[in-house]
Amino acid sequence: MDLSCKSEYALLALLELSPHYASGEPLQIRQISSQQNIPDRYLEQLLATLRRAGLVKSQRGARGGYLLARDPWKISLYDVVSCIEGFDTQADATKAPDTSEAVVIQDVWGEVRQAAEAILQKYTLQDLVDKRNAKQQVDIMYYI
Amino acid sequence: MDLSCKSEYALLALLELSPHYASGEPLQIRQISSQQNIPDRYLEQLLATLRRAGLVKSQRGARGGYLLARDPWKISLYDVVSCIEGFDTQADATKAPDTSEAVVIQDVWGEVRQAAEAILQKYTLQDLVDKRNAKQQVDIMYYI
DNA sequence: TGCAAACCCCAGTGGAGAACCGGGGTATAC
DNA sequence: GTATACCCCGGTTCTCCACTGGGGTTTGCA
Repeated sequence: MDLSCKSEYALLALLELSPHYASGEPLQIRQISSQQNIPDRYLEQLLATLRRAGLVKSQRGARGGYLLARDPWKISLYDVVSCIEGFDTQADATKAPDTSEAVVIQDVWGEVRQAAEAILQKYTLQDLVDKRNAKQQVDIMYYI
Repeated sequence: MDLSCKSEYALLALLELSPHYASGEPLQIRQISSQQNIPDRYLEQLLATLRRAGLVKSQRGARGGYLLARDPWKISLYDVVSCIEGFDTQADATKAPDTSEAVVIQDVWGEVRQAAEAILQKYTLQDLVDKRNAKQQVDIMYYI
């Protein structure tokens, strides 16, 4: 029932990378971590996971960094969360799955899971960037 | 993103109690735990939580036990899960909630949470009992 | 009245995972 | 060739879950 802090960090990092996709200029871990104040050594691990999942690409050496592997509107939140949380393997380790009552409950659990996944699948990174921009627009109007 | 084993145990226990609500005869922990093979000392704690939440009533002393506090169709799965999981207090301890990106992500998290709660709210204990009976009916038909 | 059957409360344990931190290695631009 | 980045591996602390145990108290019944 909880979407962990881990997934949030990963999404924040990818949102940071999204505007830089067009230019092709990589962003360093330190820039992302200081911008969103995420512990940098921790962020490094998350980016490694995202890289292995094929969501970002890395460039080593001086003036290296990370950049999105594909367009921000081709990456859904489900792509991100599932690879970070690692719940694609149907690893539901429930203890008493043999009674008929347990099966009925598992069905409901599955329904909840599916609903959550559907929501995560309908949003892309670009959607979140747009939403953020819209919110900031509102803030400016209030400011004026 | 996970509905814990704890909630499943609690639901199993309440499903066990549901058919006995009409007669008013209490059911002992040992009976429930052996039926659904749940560790009995653990189940005891869960039933205590359910009692404090007003979902079950207990009867102490010899020939005591537990029984539902109200009709099985007046108890939703949300009632059960929320009191066991304790997520009514909006205790979302997220670390970086200040940037505008973080707010947008929190919105999505909230949307997922709401969807999950909606599903849990639409099912009652009685619904699950009926579903289980329907499944067993199918099993019998296959058997014949 | 005694006693056993049940619930009641509180406390601790083992394991798993989350959120970090650190040490060294390796590739690359300048 | 050197500084700057990523890369890999391991350890640490903390929290929570699932579970266990040791006492109590209440109650039905012989």
